[in-house]
Amino acid sequence: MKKELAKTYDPKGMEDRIYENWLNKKYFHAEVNRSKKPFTIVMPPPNITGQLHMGHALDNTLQDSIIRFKRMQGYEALWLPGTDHASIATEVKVVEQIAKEGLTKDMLGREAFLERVWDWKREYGGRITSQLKKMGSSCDWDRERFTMDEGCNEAVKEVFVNLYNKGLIYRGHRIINWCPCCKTSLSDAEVEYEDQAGHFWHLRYPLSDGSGYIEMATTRPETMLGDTAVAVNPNDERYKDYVGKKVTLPIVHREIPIIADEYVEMEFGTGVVKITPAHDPNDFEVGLRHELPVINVLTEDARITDDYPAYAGMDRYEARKAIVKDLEKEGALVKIEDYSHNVGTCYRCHTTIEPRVSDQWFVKMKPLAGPAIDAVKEKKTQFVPEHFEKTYFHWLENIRDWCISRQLWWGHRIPAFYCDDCGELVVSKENSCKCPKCGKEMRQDPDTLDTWFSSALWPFSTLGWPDKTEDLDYFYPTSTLVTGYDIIPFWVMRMMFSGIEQMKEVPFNTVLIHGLVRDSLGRKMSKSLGNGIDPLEIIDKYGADALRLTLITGNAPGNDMRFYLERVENSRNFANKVWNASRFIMMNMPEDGVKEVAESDLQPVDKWILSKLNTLIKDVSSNMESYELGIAVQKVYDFIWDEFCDWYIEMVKPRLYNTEDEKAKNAALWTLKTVLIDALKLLHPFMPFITEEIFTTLQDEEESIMISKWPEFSEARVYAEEETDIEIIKEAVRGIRNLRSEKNVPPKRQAKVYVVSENETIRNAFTKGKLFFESLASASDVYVQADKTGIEADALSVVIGGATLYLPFADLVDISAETERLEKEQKRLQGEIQRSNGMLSNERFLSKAPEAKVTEEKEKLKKYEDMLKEVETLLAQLKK
RNA sequence: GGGGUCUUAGCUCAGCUGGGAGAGCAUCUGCCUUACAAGCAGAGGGUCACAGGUUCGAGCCCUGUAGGCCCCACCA
Repeated sequence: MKKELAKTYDPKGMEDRIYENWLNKKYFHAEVNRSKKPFTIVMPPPNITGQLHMGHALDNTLQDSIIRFKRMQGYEALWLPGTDHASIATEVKVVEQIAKEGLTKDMLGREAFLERVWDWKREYGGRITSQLKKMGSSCDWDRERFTMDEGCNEAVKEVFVNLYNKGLIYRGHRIINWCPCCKTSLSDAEVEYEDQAGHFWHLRYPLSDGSGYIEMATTRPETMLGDTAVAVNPNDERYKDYVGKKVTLPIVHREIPIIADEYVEMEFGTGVVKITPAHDPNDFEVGLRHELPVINVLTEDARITDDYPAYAGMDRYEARKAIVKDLEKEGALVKIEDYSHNVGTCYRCHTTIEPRVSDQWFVKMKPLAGPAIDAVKEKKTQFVPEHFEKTYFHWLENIRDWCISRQLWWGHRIPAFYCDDCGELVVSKENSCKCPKCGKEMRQDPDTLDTWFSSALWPFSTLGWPDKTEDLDYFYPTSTLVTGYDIIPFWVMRMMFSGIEQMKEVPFNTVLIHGLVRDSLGRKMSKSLGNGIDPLEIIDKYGADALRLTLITGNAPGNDMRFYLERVENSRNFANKVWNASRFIMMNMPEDGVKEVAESDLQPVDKWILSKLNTLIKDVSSNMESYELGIAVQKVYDFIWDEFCDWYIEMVKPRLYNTEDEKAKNAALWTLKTVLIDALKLLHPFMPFITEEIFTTLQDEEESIMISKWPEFSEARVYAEEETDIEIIKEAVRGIRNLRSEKNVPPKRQAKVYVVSENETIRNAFTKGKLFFESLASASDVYVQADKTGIEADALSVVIGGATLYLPFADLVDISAETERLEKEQKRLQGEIQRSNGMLSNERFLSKAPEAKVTEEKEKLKKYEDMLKEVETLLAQLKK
């Protein structure tokens, strides 16, 4: 039974129906299969708090296109999906939610609060994955994971204990980045720096011996409460005599020493720095060197502590005003300058970071970074584009220890236990622990781990590690990681050293980096700007295929792109084109289908398009292999629209409408169907839905395109001669259309066309292609001959390589216009000949350029010389 | 301060290992030709930022200059 496509392309409904079917058929599922090679992608797990945005859409389209390509190529293709618990983001969401009920975390208590978070996760955590399904993502949903599921939990504990036992995780009392809003520590990577307008307060502290003052500047006057020294550079002649003396801190009237430290830049400001070890990372270091006391003046939400009753409870900015006022009163304020400086902010809430001294857990990075650097240097893992390895190296080479503890409840609890009696510390995978020294029940560390600690294990924790599973053995290391360049320091780097440390093997062979999707003005899409475009709305209006095509087209790895509605429209138009071409082919299919053809049944045009397709298959496959998806899709697009639709289909129409030659018609139909099927396959990774719909309709079988075989290049389908011949005919058609357009010949007005060529091969090509040439050139009749016998003297002429075409339009001939046209052509050809001659008379070109290049140039020269001769003959006749 | 990256048609961008500059959109001219007006046929439009260098040959490789963007960095 012949099936048909709907009259108009309408992705709505179709896409969901097809996706359902794929799910039911389990096409996305991958299993260990030793007879096939594995190809694995682990999805960067989106946050459970997330909503699908264009970044996800791009990231997942790339992954899906790659995995579909590999699946069709015959790999056991696994795309493993999952979500991330996103500790800070999720905790903030739930805190907001309970706040509406008038509750706080502390009121609920840890247990009850976590219950609420799990409730939230159950309700909203799946939202993002259902949105990914709308994109057509062919993930193995049977394997969907969550960074806080049981398996990931095990992996996290295992790694923590391993690293601790090796001395690579330690607990330290250090200065860390603290977000006073989220009330937790942050890693260095989680701090974003931004330029802020501020002030420079010039202060002077009186020398305790009453001999004068020492002046310095600060951007944070309120921290002076915690000053424990004033520092100058040891080489600074100006202050040589001051070192060792004491100053009396204004307001608090504490005596602090003047010390000398290399850290102080002589040239900057007054060359004097106040040292506040508790509230500045550099000062903290200076403090360590000089054994200075650390005086903390701020609470965890950045308010002044009760130790300073005058300011207690004020937040840091309020306190700043009050303290500046009091400094002024004491005569300690010299002046205030405007000053712009870099301020660290929390990457989640953008509150200004407050450096804070506290007990935290750290990962010692140096020993882990080395092997991770080497692995990329040795190309065990390759970045695409390659230059992103520099970003990667830069981070790893300058890395500091990673602060992994967070003062949050939602996350992996740190597997460390303390004995409150004897102070013993035990790190263990067990859920509870008795003190090995005094036998008491130990108290587990209340903190949780940085979210990225569990994401770092994603490539192997999702495959069953720490158990030695078959999956792990087969699918690890994974093949390709697809992610944005902004995630390199957070995630890529950490997966690298974690994989190497735990698995003794890199987690992935290739890292494909993509850029950001920006709005049409080039701005980052963001909630605050309100310039985000919702992928779901685009899908609703244009279909997922159009969205996907838009995201792949015209984009190179690592580059940002701008998102325009016009581009989506163009993608949708292309889908429409494919749809209609397919519909046309099906409309012409006989009830009993197409019969197989012998090669001898094929006409030159058939061989031409088959040969073009063959080349396309080769090119696209190779572009896909090297992650040039934008180039691959452009080639498929051009082939389908230009070669196949605009040329081939038009060329075979006369054969299809001519019912007399059944054999010729069948050959055309066979070719149409064959080329369409392969073209659909090449397009399928990018536009899965429409290709599936057409394929299954065309095939009259239940089989799906997504598990069909990727086309392969075939030597048997290289038809060089037919390609050359048809290109000449195309040139002739273009020449005639050009002429007609230039002369404003009405489309309805047909004319005889004479093709004159001394070359028999060319004459044969035209004779064989007469039927379609006639229709494409709007000719009433075509005469192919070796000379000008019988051609009207006043015919218009077109010179192409190897032939001259004559169109008798007596009434349109205007001798001077005609002369002008031919002279223009003459000039163009003379230019070409000059260029060609220049090259060919260059001795060094002849001796150094590849032979093929020289031959090619010689052939071109010959062709242009012939054409010029012909044009000049025509000109001579005109002038007579 | 260090590093990266970009500068190609009016706009947004491709251009894979160096071998006669491309697409989409926009503009102009014809066409409702029974697959498609979400279309067809044609046209115009580029000293590939600038200056050197390597090469038979450079949009592509090297050096420098200018401008834009991004990342990193403890000048208080």
